Amino acid sequence: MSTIVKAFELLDLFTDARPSLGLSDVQRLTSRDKATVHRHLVALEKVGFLQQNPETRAYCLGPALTRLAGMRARTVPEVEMVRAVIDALSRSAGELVHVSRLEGFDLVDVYHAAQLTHPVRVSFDAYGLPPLFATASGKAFLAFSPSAVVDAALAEPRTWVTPVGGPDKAALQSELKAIARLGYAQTRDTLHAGVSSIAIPLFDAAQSAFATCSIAYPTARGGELSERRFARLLMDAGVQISQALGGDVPSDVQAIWTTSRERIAS
Amino acid sequence: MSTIVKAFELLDLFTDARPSLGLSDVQRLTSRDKATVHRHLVALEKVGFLQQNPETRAYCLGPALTRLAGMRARTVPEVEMVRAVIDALSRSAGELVHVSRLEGFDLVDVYHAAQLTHPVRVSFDAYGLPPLFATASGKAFLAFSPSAVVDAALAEPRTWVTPVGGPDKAALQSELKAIARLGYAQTRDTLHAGVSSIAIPLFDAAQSAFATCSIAYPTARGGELSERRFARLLMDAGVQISQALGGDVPSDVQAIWTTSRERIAS
DNA sequence: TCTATCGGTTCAAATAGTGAACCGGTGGCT
DNA sequence: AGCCACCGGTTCACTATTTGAACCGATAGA
Repeated sequence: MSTIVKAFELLDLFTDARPSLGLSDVQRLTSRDKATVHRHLVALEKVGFLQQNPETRAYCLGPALTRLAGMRARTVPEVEMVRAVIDALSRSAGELVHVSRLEGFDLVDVYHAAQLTHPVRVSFDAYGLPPLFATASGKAFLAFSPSAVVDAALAEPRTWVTPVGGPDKAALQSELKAIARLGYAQTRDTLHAGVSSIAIPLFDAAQSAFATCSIAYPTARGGELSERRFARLLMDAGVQISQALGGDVPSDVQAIWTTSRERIAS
Repeated sequence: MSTIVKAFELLDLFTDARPSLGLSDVQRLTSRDKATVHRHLVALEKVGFLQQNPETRAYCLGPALTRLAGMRARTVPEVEMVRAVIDALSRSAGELVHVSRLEGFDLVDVYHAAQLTHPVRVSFDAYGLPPLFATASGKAFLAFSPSAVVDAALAEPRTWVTPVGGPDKAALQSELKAIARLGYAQTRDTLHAGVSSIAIPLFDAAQSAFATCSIAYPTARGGELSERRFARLLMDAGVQISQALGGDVPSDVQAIWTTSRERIAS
């Protein structure tokens, strides 16, 4: 294994549970030689990935990470930020995966990836954005937004011109509550016959929902088992995608996802 | 030189000017062997510090940076974030250096470092916070804040109970304008006889002033030359300190600092 | 077709990484 | 005091990783 990988593995040891570590701590956690660990720690400090408290001699994550993350946020377009992780997700799901971001009252496509593991697949039409309440993504977004946002979306005239006729407000709100409990939203044949979709919200640095990630698939290929799998894949990747975009998932949503995944697994 | 440092240097090549680089680009910029560069790039991608666009094969800064920077922001206390850079600043200035953050209408101490290179030095009294208009830090903060904030600070009754008597609003505002042009604020013997101070604002991720950094020194040790040097040291470190705290300096302020430093140098 | 450049790979040679043993310092226990 | 365990950090012979000249296939322009 390259020394670069070995050194950077040390950075992953610094977590919420243990934000600062001494030489011996790192040595124990990695079960590598102390001299090696020390040289790596010193090198990482030299480049600013770690910093050492001169009194306690403990190390913690350093300023270069913040600096480079800022550079990335400024220079790397959103589409690049999510490409790798969405491609991987699409590959494991074998279906079309979308990342969309809210602009006004529309969820517009940021990036989408289709892995052609199936001959029949859902194709993506970039035009004619549907209203928020008509899609799994829109529902996932609203279910994890403050009520003021939901009210504003409900007040939008477009809410009420869905292709499936006029929904009623009470039904929508109870559906959103169910989604908030479940951790993800789901539609079957609602917008296009034969097309189903499962979606989760994505969160920005202020831990507000600002985008969504969804898997779209032919309803014929759905079924209990596939849908469980898709929901699970999404909730597995939710934190990673949010973080790749510079955000973070609120701990209560993380907890919902964890329990929801366990329920699915059993 | 350790391979860790060599690999890290690659990350610093990705700037606003060139956010994504191909293998050959990196090879040219580093004038290292192509095979070496390639292995480093692959290793950095493996750990998520870089990511490669599968189409163009160009590399850009990766998601692990964002993830780890978030971890740092959550787990490392502010005092740790600035400790290293402020200690260094205090060492080169040979004087007391403060970092303070705005809480309500007070600038409260986040961290301060005194390097005892002089037998006589300014000591820091943590109690009895002075009003914003009475300190170099306060003026530096206000000079780079939106006018609404300045108005609110002016409306505060405490503004008018300075130890040096009642200032007048017009004078204060013209002084703030001068500070905004100069890039830093300065006081001589205003709060305590024999104590002078020079200060700059620090900016958060939204590029708003939210804190300050100041050098305090005995007026006797001031003089044209020392004060120029202190101002220069502060403006040199301003970007670094803001970034260490997770923020960034607006480009217009960076431009002011650059020209101000050049003027001082000449 | 020829040439230059791209990203990426190979393998012997050389350099950098490794780890057991060793320091000096500190804090707790008898 | 004296002892012991653990701390962060260093040394140096040994060895495995890194290195780079040469090479590959693909692509693009002359």
